[in-house]
Amino acid sequence: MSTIGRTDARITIDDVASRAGVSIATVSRVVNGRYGVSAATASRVQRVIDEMGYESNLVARSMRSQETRIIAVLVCGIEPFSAELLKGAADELEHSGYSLMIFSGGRSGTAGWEQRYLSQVSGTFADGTILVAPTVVDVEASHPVVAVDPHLGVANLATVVAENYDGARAAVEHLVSLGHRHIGFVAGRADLESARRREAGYRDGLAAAGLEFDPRLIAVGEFQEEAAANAARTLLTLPDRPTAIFAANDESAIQVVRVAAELGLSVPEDLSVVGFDNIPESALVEPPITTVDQSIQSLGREAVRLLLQLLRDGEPATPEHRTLPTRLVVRKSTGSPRRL
Amino acid sequence: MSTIGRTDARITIDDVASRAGVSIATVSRVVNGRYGVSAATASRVQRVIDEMGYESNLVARSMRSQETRIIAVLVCGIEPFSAELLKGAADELEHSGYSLMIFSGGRSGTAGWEQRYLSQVSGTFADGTILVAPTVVDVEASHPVVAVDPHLGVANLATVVAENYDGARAAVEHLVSLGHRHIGFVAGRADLESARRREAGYRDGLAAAGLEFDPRLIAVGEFQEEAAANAARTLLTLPDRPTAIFAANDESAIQVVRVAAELGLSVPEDLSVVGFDNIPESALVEPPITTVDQSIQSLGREAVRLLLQLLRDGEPATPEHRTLPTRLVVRKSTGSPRRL
DNA sequence: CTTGCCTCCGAAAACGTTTTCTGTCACTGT
DNA sequence: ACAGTGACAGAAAACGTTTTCGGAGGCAAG
Repeated sequence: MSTIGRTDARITIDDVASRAGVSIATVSRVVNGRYGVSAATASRVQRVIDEMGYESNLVARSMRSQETRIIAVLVCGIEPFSAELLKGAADELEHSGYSLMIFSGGRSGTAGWEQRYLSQVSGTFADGTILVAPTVVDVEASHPVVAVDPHLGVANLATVVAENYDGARAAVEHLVSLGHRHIGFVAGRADLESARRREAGYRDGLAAAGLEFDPRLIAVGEFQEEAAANAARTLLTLPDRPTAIFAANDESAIQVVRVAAELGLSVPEDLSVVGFDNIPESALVEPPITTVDQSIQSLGREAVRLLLQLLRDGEPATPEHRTLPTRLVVRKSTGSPRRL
Repeated sequence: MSTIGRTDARITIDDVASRAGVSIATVSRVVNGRYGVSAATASRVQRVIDEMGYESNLVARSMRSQETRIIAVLVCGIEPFSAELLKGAADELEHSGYSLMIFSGGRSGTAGWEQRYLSQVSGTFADGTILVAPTVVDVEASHPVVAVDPHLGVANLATVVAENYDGARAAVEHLVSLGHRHIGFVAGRADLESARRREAGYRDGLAAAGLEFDPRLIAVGEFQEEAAANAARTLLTLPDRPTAIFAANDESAIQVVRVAAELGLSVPEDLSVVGFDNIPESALVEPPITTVDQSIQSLGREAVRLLLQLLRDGEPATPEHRTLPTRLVVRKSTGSPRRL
């Protein structure tokens, strides 16, 4: 038989103190393992604590100590990217004594929700914040903040980013080495630095291969399903359609493959597709997608590591920017173009 | 140029009060829109608040009001199932004034981590808790708790579950109607009610079709990748291997397909596979998997709805159990057996 | 026996709110 | 002119901790 249930009145330090015949100061010292309590008293108090099942009130403790041991993560919504990131963050936080609090802005949220959350939460309910793919550039907080995949122009904030430029170049070089000369690009959210860097990598990759940049071969997918599908349709219905498409993230790449199928094109025979991110889904779809791995979980872990460091050592005058390597993962969605 | 930065000293209600030349009581009334403040004073105080960028300290507020407006979600790890559930929960919570706090037990956690978290957090840092697929049966908390996909034998706790039995029967009936007579089962975690119900549905589905239950056709996959793969291997290397396998969740079904491919069996020609859950991945893999949809997001939403109701109206004497319907989703992983 | 130190422990302040209680003042009705 | 009323605002208590400060007592050294 299950004994699941509810114990109603919460026991406070006063209850323990009076039952043990000591002052609350002593109880507090026992709870926190402070010195200044004799062994005899300590064990007696401890026994009472165990008997009564006392747990100290974290809110009261936070109020006094001015820290909550909570890390807030602000994400726009729980999609594959942020889910992976959360996983990494949660893993890294496992035995740190900190807990994770997730604020999901929701797509309905007007731009700037981050700032509203932050000014409420910072210095109040969380000791630090991890900001994922923010939609604003002006952020003010009264506690340490780390931005993952930051907004363009963010300068005065610690950041964790992947080597977006190198990754994009590797993707293009891969396509070029397969013989592609006509390579399209589904761009990402124009306001994110990562998207810009990937586009720069695409352009420079073309240039390095001696290929001319054709503005008609670039379409904006916004990192979103619908917009990406439209972008794919635009590119694939061009009179001289590209033989390969590099999509700025995997979700877009998946849409490209889907639209290609709709149009009767098979991948990789008629069209090669490369994505970016290496979200788990990219390996599961058919065909598995060649992509640039940025180890999203590592981003999450690194963000946590950096934030904990800031909490421990204080914030330096100039914020730290960390960059994580990327790596091309070749799967089945790329091959040589049919007609050279 | 970005103006991201840090404002250091946090402004308290005292700062506002002294600057506005009123008492802190008046400031508090203005902040919370209480009556008893003249329009003139109110607007003057409000101006000072805006000027100074004052935000009330949530910890202090919680301490006084005895509520934090935080909902804790205890998950074992962030895998596809819990990610979907979180998504639903976050959506439902969007405009409720509550925030989501996620505690990830981590696989390393010893059994019973839920209880440790709960006794710490309940009545202290969260107003209510959603417990996802708990590993223990004895839970005690000083605030409302809703269990999703509860442990076997949980009686005295509000729960939200899917129609696991009906779903499993539908899956088996689907296979039977395709002509399968030799149907294997990859079972789930033995300690979860959902897993038991699915197994019961499997057995009764067989019986209803007049098929004999063969204990060799059942192998335990534990809802985990590795164990599921082993279970699949066991079943598929039987002398008279089953022509169809029903897996107790999609992650297991994906492993079954993978192992089948390893063994040179093609799905659905040589083997039909049905999963359970309808996680996003199940539609992406090749072939897309026929599965029983339990709308995990709905489970999350329903859990939040139930919890908010408990918070609002108080807890009834006998806890409420809610059941959500399931629905068979036929995709490409099932077909008629090759040889009848 | 006094002085001084050390150990153990309790009183009380502090953290930043919300809310109750009380008081002041102006205004109304007689 | 005076009691009664209502609107407004401040003082203070309360929420449950942690920590500083100081006091009491024991013991060693002078």
